[in-house]
Amino acid sequence: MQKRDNSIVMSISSLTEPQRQAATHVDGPALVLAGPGSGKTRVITHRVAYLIEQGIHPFGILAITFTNKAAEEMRNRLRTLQVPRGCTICTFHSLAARLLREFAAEAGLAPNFSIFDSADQKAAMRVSLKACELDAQNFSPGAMLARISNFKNNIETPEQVAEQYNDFYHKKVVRVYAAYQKQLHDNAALDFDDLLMKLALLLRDNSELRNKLNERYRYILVDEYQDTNHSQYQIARGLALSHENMFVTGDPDQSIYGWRGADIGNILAFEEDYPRARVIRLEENFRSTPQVLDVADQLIQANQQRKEKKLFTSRKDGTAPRLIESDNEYEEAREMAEWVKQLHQGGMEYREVAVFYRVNSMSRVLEEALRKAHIPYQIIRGVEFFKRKEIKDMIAYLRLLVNPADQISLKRIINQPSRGIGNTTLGRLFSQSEKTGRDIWYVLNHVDEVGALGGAAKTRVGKFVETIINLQNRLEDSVSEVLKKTYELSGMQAALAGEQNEESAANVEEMINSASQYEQEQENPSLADYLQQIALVSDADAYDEQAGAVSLMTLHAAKGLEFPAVFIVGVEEGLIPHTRSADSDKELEEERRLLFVGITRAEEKLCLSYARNRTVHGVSMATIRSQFLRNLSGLDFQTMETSEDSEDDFDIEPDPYESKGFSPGQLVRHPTFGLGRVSKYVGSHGDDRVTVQFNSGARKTLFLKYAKLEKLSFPR
DNA sequence: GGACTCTTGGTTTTT
DNA sequence: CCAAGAGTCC
Repeated sequence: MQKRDNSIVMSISSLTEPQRQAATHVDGPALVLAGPGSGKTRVITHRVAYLIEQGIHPFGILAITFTNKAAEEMRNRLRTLQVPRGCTICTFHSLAARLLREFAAEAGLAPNFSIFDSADQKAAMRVSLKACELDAQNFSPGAMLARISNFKNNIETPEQVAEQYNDFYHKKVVRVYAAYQKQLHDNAALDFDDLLMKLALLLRDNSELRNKLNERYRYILVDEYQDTNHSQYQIARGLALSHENMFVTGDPDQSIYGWRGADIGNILAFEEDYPRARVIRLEENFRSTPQVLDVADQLIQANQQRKEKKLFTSRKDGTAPRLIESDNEYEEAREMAEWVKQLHQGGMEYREVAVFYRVNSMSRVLEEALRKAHIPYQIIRGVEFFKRKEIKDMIAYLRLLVNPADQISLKRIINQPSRGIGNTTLGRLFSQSEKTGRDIWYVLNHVDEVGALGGAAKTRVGKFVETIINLQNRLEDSVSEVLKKTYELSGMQAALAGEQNEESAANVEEMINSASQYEQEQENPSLADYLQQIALVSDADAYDEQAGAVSLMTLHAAKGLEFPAVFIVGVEEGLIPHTRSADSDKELEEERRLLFVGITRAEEKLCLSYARNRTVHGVSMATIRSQFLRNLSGLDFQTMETSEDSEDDFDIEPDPYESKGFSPGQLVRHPTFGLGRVSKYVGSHGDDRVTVQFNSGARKTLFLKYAKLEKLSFPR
């Protein structure tokens, strides 16, 4: 034990002064404003170790991380420091799921609730829209869910929303919101937002329970505090209400989740919320070369809505970051592979290189190029595996075993594999449920009472129910054992026996293997807990630093990671910043922060890249380089080949910065029709149309929304 | 009930 | 271009 104490003390003495201050802060609230690469993770780990060394019981410590991966990493680090186990380290969502199961009665929930993923949410929304007699054509399930998600993130119930708005649209939204919540309730299910909202409400309304949890978690740490939404803020606040031992770390410049309700105001107002708060700044960067840091700093300086912060490093000089221009995305991918190859020949390991992109769909071309160049790579997309049909089917069976009220899962697999229970039968079962007020599971168990059903159908349904009950009786077995039996008895195994289903079968096998790994690692493994864990996986969870491979991921997934070499593709208008974020300065600044996050992942080598043309929906379109590149000077601009588009009789420079309106006389370029002048402009609320007289003689009326019209101007 | 074809539209980003 | 959902036909 003495050895342990020494190692922690020694380890802490190796920290810089501000790091040490943060790590050894014990009582009361603290805000650590930690710039990129400032050793924040080290600080958090050391603080946990220090608290325990000071005699705090590990059970009293709760550390909330942004991803499961980050939690796992922290656990590993603590183990390395030989810190006694027992503290809770998890994400907000896992914490909420856990506490809501533990206090299900208080929360008015079934303890075996299902967690709905986005596909389940969509299915539930379709049912809800139908129940409200609204057409899914006019009220898109996706848009509805997004709207409702916003309300939930702000802890606003349908009743509260109804009080705020009185217009036609919101009246409909409120109805759908209420119907959707009823749908979730009937399924004994929660969606991602519910997990947070329900816990926040519970902490707000149940003071007895709140006190109990305040007592349990004496010390609370929240990482990436800049990306907490209102629910998460309220959960943290509620948990720390009595002791205020709230230690948060974050960087306003790295807030990139505003679109899902994250409120940068939470971190900016921390000192007001916790007046006793101690503020510690970690501004020294230990990760990147001065050149990389300079680019990052120049970029982020362009944001207006930020607190001034000085980034500095004592690291020695490295190489200048590069900017590569390619003709199209295929050439860009080749350039990327070439760059990786050269680094590798220079002695860099493949696992030290990462490629970031804005949207997942961009990975395919990059993969191809890497495969062609025989460069090993891994795609960081943890949720992908669980989206495969056969895996989703398995999950639906398992969820049904745990939670028979889960109709969405039931509908998914009652005829999967095919057992002759089609839409007609299903419809009759559900209308029986509606007619009698009995839940669907009861109806299934009493098919004889369903008059509308034929004898053959009754037998088939009866056999299905028998299978499910048979499996339910095995729930005491190990998780992997239940999975195996489910695979077998459901008929899925037989259905996937053929050669053409080899891959699907292998996926299920892999799932079963991962389940046995799960039960070895877990202290109290259970099917419900296993399902919860896989429902809450994130893309970042798939990152394996041991794999000797180049990592490909979205800029969002890159958060919290670092690599010696980073390549960012598609630094173009429409991607970075994304078209959907062009509406407001607020969104634009978040896009800039996103690029900032990407750049600051790089330790030594950084390369930004854009292509002059890119295929969108199968059509190659001319692009404009990102306006953010304007914020950067001193980049070594490497042009691969000059464009052959000689239609430029004069030197034309695309000007995306004042592209709000296309007034008559405006010079434009269209990817297929070429150069032209706007002769007429008709604005009609999002469906703006322009009539363009093209140089080719053609005269076209185009929807601004769809036509990739490029606004041109003469050089000043 | 199930397989097949046609239509539509386009999710940034993720728990 | 491609995936998902709706519609159609056996």
